[in-house]
Amino acid sequence: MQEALRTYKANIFRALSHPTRIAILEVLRDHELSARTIQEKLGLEQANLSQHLAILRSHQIVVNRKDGNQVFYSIRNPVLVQVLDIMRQYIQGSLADAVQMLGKVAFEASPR
Amino acid sequence: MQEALRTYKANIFRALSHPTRIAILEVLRDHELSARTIQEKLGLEQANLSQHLAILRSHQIVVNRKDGNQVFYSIRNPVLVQVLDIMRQYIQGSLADAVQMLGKVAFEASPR
DNA sequence: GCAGTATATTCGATACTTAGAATATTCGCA
DNA sequence: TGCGAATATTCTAAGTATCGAATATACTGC
Repeated sequence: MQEALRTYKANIFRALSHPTRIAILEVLRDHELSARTIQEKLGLEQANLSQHLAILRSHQIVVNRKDGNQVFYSIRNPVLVQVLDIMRQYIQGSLADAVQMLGKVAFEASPR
Repeated sequence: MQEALRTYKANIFRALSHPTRIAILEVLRDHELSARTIQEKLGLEQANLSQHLAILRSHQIVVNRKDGNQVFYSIRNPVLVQVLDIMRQYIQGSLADAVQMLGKVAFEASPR
């Protein structure tokens, strides 16, 4: 069973392993949004967004609700937001290390 | 710059998106181990382990130290362990939901 | 019912990932 | 020096992911 659980975990990480999907989760962080709104906010092709949403849906990372013409998406489990937050912290640490190792400032202040 | 950071984040998630690499990080969780020991604990092909370690190294998730004949690996930044812990919590929630939806117990108790 | 908007799916080309086999490198010790 | 153990790298075949274009579906208002 260990192995199955690792695969499950790995698959979630894989679902998170694309910049567009990270961006989607960032805009969904605080509130649901319609697919169209996400598309506009991120400047994506309609089909491409829909494909990425399908991936997030298939892993139940995101959940949707139809309202008439539109489909509203939101993050299913708030713990996921924590995962992203801790990852942000992790990355800040990594960037700090990188900067230190290079001995110079390679990135502008206050990265997000 | 937003975009570059998302890509960076996504790449870390990608580095975590393989069951073998999750397993490696789990055995490294509390202490460093030699490549050989990891290989034995997980029952992997030597080349395969080395490739996965190379991926973890290239993202600086893991750090190594040579000692004579051997190479010892450890997790570079403890925050990464937190990421894995929160992910565990997330997954427990997801499994609980899944079980509830199925209306039956699909996994044994206390998954890890 | 029809036009129009919103969203999802399918398809095909290209690029990336993975495993294992073979090979290379590095180190310690006789 | 040269052998053996530990580890890394390269190569190749098979699988998987990604994009945009085209197409399909679903709903609204007239």
